[in-house]
Amino acid sequence: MVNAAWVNDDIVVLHRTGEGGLAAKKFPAQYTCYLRASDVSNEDLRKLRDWKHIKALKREGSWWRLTWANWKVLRKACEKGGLFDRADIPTFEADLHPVRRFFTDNPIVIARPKRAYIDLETDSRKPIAQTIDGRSRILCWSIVNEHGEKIAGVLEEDTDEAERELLEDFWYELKSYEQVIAWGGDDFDFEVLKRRCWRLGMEVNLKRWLWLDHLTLFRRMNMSASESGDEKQSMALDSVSHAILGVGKAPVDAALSWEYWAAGGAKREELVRYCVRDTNLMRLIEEKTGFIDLHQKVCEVCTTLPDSRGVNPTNFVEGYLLKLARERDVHFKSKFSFDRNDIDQFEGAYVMEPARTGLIENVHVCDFASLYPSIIITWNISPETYRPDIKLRESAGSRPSYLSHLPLKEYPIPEGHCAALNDAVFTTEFTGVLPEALIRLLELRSVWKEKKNAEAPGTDKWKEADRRSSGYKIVANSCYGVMGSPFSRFYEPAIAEAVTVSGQWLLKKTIAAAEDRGYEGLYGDTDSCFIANVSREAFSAFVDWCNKELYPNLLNERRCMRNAIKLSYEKQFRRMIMVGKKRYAASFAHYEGKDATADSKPEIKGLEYKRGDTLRLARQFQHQVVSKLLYEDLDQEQYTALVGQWRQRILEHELELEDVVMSKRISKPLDEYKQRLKKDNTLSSRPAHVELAIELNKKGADIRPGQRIRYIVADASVSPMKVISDKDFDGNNFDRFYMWENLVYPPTQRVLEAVYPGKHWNSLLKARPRKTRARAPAKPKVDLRKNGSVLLPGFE
DNA sequence: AACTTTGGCAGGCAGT
DNA sequence: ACTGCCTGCCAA
Repeated sequence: MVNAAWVNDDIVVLHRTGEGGLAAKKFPAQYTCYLRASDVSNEDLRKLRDWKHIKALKREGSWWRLTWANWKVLRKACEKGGLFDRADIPTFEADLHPVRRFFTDNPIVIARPKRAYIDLETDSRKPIAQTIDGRSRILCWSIVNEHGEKIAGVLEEDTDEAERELLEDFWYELKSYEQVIAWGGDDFDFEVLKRRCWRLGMEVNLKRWLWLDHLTLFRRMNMSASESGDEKQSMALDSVSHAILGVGKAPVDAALSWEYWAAGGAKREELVRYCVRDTNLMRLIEEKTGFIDLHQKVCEVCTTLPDSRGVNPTNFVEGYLLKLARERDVHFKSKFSFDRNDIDQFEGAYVMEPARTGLIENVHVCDFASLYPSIIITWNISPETYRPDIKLRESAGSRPSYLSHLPLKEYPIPEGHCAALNDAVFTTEFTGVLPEALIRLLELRSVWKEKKNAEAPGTDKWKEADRRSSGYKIVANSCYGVMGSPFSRFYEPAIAEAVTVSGQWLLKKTIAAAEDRGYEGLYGDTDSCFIANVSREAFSAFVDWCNKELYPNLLNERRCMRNAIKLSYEKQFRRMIMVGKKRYAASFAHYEGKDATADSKPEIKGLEYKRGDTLRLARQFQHQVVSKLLYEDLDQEQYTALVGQWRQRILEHELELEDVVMSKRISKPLDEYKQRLKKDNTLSSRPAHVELAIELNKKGADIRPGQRIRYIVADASVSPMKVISDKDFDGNNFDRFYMWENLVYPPTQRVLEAVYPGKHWNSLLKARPRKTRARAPAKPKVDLRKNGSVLLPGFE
């Protein structure tokens, strides 16, 4: 099956014919809910059978399956305050979308769709918001397929008739494809197409295609892949293709598309070439990253349509679990919406305070393989195995206050059950749907990982196996998060917490066991232990012992039905700089047994170097110092001198735009940023980038959530500080003192202070001259433009 | 229009 | 110089 849609009480399925063509088939949509058989009396059943809104009532295992006449009555009867709610009979899966219902009930195999990458150019004379609303003409379109075949159309003249013709050609060409991919398509191209056709009175069945936003997918998949903050500056297609493909900037400014089109002739052709080139970039990015292929595998595993919605974990995890649950006679509670009051925060992972900071030699790291999935399997954690009625200790509120000094009574774990470390109890009499799902996923993952390893790297078979094994892993790792999400039908904070708190316990026990042996427990975060003062052989033996002795014994205490917990010896750092929780840098001695080579890159976590919201100069400075600390043996004076050079560079030398610009994202609609009332009855100012965004918005820019604001701090000696747009940079209108004191030096200062403790480093911080009055910015002593290359020793 | 989680650090604003 | 709060972004 390629696609399916709910149309007028039918599920219309598009599927491949034997010859590779496409055919449509209709099935009646099922408006269905389940009731637990034990919840309904014979009397209830009789009434339901006679009710005209119910078309069928069928016994399925321990459930009654009700099929309703239409979607509306189903909802009305099952929603909060509806018939069943009032009768106190819980309904199950009543809210399920008919397409998901169809996928769950039938043996569906999701096929790989034929892909079309598309891009549009629109009339640039109107603001973008109006264009998205369909008020600008589409000037040209282009389609590129997976094989690199390109086709484009361009508007003949500035009339509705011409545009209709242009779009008719587009839809005609698109008929050869099943999936449409555009960079930022959800926010722009798809919306524009829909509205433009609607305005021009064209009837197009948009449900015929799978619409996939490449940007959304890329952002999700690339989260863990990017190295430095440099790569996080922008998600525009040009920036991403630059980072991934090394392709430079486009020669045509999209803001001038109208001028290009209106000029006609060669200019107009240039616009079309630009459009095609951009479209092709997506194909090349996919060739390099394979993210769309990976998404396809996730969707195939989960019986989810490979469109933008399919990217969401709640969606694909639901697809996988519902199908498996139905096989196993399990159904899930209806969930129409959620109440804000029903959201319970739950405890997360354990992060150990580093035992010491600074330079540390020979640190060994072990981590738990797929920790949360293995905990779910080990404790049999699932909505239907959870026994909230079984308590392991007396609750504090249940006894009179004069007894409150006595310890609370504890009860043993009952036979046939196990207990997570938040004392949530789960039955062990049968395997839960969630553990079963994870067992299968992890098994398939390892099967495909082995197949991958049997192939020559880089070949098609290798790639295919690699995608599959990654796909299974993604689905497995998403399950925990989905249990903890109020948007999901599996939301159950107590269960999510059973997972995290049990993880805390395992991690703490592991570090304690290492310390018992005289090793140094240095640091740990969620599923990893950093251990020093131990040899490679001893550490390897320790990991084996944990797996053979420690965990089986611990899990026995909690009465777990099986043991899926596995610790692995991941790597050894030759030298690491520990700065604080979630902040460190390290050079490798070996990784999974493979020795590091001269060109092995350091591992850097959490430091400003990794962040996209720091100054480029700050990243460069920090990276240089961190590299020297890890790979060279300078003394403290040499670092002091280096700091002095950077200080001078920031305070006195010519700096270019990219050295002084900051970039932060707008995360929500601008009017939702909080402003509190100050004591003088005026409103407090918002963060600098928000204030600037609001200002730009007033001037006609269209700033929306997700967009990055580039700004320069012009004067931080006043509060709130004065910022300007990067467009207004003139080479001198920025605050050097602020840059050094607040943005460039502190990140490196913290690293140096960790390695060489003491007050020494602070003496290089202060830079701003004492306040006289409106201070003139320092003049550069040396003009880099005239002198050319690097002037001072120590720069790289 | 939809939405995987918690833990953690750092900077700016406003107040003491 | 300190705190609380808001915000952004990263680790896991």
